[in-house]
Amino acid sequence: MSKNMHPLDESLLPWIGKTTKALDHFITEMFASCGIQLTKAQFILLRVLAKHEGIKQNDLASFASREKTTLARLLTTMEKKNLVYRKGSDTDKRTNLVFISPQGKEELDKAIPALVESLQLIQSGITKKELSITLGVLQRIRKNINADEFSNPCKH
Amino acid sequence: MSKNMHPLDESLLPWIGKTTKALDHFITEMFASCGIQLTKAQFILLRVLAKHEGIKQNDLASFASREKTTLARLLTTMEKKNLVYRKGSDTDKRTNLVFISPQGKEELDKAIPALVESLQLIQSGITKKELSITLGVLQRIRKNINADEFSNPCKH
DNA sequence: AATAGTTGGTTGCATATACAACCATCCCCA
DNA sequence: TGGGGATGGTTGTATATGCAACCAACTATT
Repeated sequence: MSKNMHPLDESLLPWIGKTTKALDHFITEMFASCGIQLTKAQFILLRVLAKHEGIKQNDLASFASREKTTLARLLTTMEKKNLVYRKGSDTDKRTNLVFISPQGKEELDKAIPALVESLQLIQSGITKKELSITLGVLQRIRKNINADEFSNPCKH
Repeated sequence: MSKNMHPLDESLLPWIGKTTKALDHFITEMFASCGIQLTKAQFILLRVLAKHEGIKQNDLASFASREKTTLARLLTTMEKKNLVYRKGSDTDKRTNLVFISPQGKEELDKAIPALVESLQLIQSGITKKELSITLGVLQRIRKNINADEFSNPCKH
């Protein structure tokens, strides 16, 4: 290893992205082949929503780690597909409360076990120890990034 | 750990995605604050292109792990920014050969050291052993996925 | 040489994402 | 009570991405 390799190619950077992309693709395909009409983003949102029925859009955005504009448009798409619905709050005319629809629950109830089962394949041949180390590394990276958000490698 | 946690939340799935997103955001911000006019996708493409000048679009797409349509539009954007240019092949009227422009090289030459330096921050507190294990896990996941691309957890 | 199949690339459509700017409403405080 | 700031959401614009369908050009096979 490390013979004439560029430091960037030896780092985790390229591989994290590639793995994410591969996983996204895999999940999308798997859902489709199971007749589950969800994208990955929609699945994530439904999971959050199932635990927080009647949540405000902006809070939902926080829980799902998405910008409010992204979330607003995602909700619009999902509303058209009858996965969720918005309901104006009685006490605050600005606020939309968001609910998962029966059909959304149905898709979610199909998607979760399918994904759990896929975990067997995805993580096969990897020990618990390795998984745990990897998880730690990923979380450490996020912590490093968020801690020093304003560091700047360019000396102007 | 693992007290009443859903298997999905204990798996790597959510964290890989979150880390990728955090890294994307970090890199974009870092580039911007360094006056580097590149997105992450454009940076990746420039790196490939710097090693394969005059490559065909479709081959470039392969190297960069992107669909040819994605690549075509990415190139158009980058051409407008004078980062790359296309040149019709003499021997095959269908083919575009793609080249990095002087300005593209310039941006790349700023971006690479900036990113290398950021690696210090990103990977700080993580041992070589941990990095190596994580890399192995990520690559194993990709292998698992690609190997069994047609497996289907739904028994119809 | 004609046809059929392959390869190279673009366009139409759709999703996901985010920043900036905006409007509407609410809330607090002077 | 009224004005200024905070909060909730949408719209405009942009990037990145991929599938399906398409056209154009090359190649191989008969």
